[in-house]
Amino acid sequence: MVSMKDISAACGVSVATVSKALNDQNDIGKETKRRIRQVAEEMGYFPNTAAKMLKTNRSYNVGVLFNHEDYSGLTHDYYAFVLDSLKRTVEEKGYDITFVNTSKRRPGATSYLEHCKSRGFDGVAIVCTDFYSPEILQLVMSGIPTVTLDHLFNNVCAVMSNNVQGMQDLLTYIYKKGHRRVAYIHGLDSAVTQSRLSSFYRTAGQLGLTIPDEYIRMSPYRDTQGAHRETLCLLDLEEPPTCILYPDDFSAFGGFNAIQERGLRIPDDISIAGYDGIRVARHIEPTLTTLRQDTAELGKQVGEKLISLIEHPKTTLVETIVVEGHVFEGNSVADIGRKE
Amino acid sequence: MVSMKDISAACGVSVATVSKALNDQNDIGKETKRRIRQVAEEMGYFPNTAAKMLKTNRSYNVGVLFNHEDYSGLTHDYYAFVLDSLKRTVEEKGYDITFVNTSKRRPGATSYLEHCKSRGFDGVAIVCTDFYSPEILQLVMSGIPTVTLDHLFNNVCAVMSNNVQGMQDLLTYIYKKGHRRVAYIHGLDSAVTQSRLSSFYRTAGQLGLTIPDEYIRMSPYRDTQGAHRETLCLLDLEEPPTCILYPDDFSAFGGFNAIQERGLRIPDDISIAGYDGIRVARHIEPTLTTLRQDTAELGKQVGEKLISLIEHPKTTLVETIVVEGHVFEGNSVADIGRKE
DNA sequence: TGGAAATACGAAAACGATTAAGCGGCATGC
DNA sequence: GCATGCCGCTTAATCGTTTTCGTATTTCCA
Repeated sequence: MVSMKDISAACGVSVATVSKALNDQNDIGKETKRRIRQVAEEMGYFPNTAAKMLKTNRSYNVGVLFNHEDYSGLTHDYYAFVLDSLKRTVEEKGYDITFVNTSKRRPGATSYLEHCKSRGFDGVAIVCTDFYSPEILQLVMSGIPTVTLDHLFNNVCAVMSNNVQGMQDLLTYIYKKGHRRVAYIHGLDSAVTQSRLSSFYRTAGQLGLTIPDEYIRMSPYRDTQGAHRETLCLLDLEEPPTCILYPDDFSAFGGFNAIQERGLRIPDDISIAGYDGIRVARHIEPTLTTLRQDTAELGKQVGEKLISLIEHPKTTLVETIVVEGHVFEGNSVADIGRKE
Repeated sequence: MVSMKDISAACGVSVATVSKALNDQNDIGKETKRRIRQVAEEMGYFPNTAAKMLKTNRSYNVGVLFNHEDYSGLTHDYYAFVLDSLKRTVEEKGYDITFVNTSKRRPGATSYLEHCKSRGFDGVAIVCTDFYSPEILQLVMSGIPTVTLDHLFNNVCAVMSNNVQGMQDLLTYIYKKGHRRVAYIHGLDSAVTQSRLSSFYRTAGQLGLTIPDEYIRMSPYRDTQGAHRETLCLLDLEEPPTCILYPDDFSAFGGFNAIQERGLRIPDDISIAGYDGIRVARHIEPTLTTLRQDTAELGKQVGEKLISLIEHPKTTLVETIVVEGHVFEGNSVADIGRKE
């Protein structure tokens, strides 16, 4: 690897001069600068990141925390799309992305924080993890620029998909289609689940819907089996709902199957709606009506906020950025044309 | 950040001794080593990766090339699952994963190779990219340990899903279900496509199937529109096939829709099969018969081979590792009980 | 007991960059 | 004529490690 020393030798100047030339400083002669840069180019020079890092304490590298002991982040459409967008965003600004090593089995395993400091990440995006772990708390409290996705900490920047508005829009849409008996199979307890659930209740109240307790059920996210089971329970009620909301699109497929097994048709006999807007939901008939979260925007916001925190720590607001989703109108919710 | 210097001061020894103690060298007293390690622990010491890298030329960091200008890597089920497995594999061995920055718009954009050298990656996994680009060639020729997925270069380690065997198994399975008129909508030209297509023809020959030219059609991978269109063409033939193979599961959904539009039922009226075995295909009815690729194994093999190349460059074989898939029997291929 | 070998540690030079400080030389101002 | 300032460059220190080599002390064996 050709270093600055090689260039300095080739040009007959000191390495300091080479450094300045390549960093485009201006206490250096124009002609000298030009010559040095040209020679550097010819010799195929590129900087040694490690050396630069050591000296400057900047890595132009951001960590991404994607824990998948329990959460299969990378293979989860929502997170994968957010990560994809995040990657594009930071790469365009000259940063690289490294995963924070979450394996506890690796040699010399340490905490997330130590790993981040050891690697010298300029910042870290906490995207998919157990936010209640003490390790995460330690990390966000450490002073390293940090942005979380879909979770709020005190004094930490966060990007959130607007679950309150999302659920409100979705339920309102369904209401406008004439549905009055709406069931909601919600996911396991989490901040996200709570937002959606309370928004569901509040919106229902505003719309004047009464939601019997047995219409509210629970099934883990992305668990088609569970959704299948709960759907059957709902269908077996004396007065079954005319529309079922699922924790996510994936679960909706489980409901889909259960409904088909009973010989019912979607949306003629019963309507369903998902949440997330994963790609495949738009590609199978009946296309799934769902609340499509704006993953591209979410990833972009996380990236931009993080880099802003890194580059302008003083002037960057510690805030929560809310990203709106929108109802994707598929064919899975019937218009049961209720005349008011 | 507490450094070795701090520890050496606290212990009254030299930094050299501290370094040796922490690296578990043995030209050092047992008691001294113990004491130093304890103090290091107490002071919350962790190594500065940049300094270590600079000195040792080892980063314990591998690059992953995931180009998504044209290929939507991260959001592609197949690649996402492989990456997930790769990540687990290398993390357990103490390596981190950094994406090779593929943005051409970033400040001071350079070639993949320069980026890799600059970052000091110990090796790089080339997972999802245009293998015909000169940049990739430059990278694999550079001498940096490299493993490719689903592409063969001379003298470069590769991990391949067995497309030949896979297609053979899938077609044979379909044949055994009694199908004699099988159409294949294949993907755009690539090494993978060619393997599958030639295996399709060869297997058909061995089984004594005659495949009319109009049964072979083309549609880009993961393009439901294209698959939809080509499916309609096939259905409109005078003698339509009894089973259609798609480039991938996603495309199969496009076919699925086209078939439903025509009022036909799967698998009663016509059978379909996908390729890949993405998760959702197992969760909607009719479940899709497909060739499920072993993404967990693929990722693991890429990771293990890469680390082996890094740690034992002399004794690691430059070879192609072939990973078998297997037919997933869904409900989308009818048994049309042909009596032989 | 003497000398060689083994042991335990330290000094110092790297690795490749950045950057503050310094230093001639020349032009400028009074 | 002399202080001053600027320009263009060099010197040298530094970031936190690793590693070679040297040396002092201890151990061992004849």
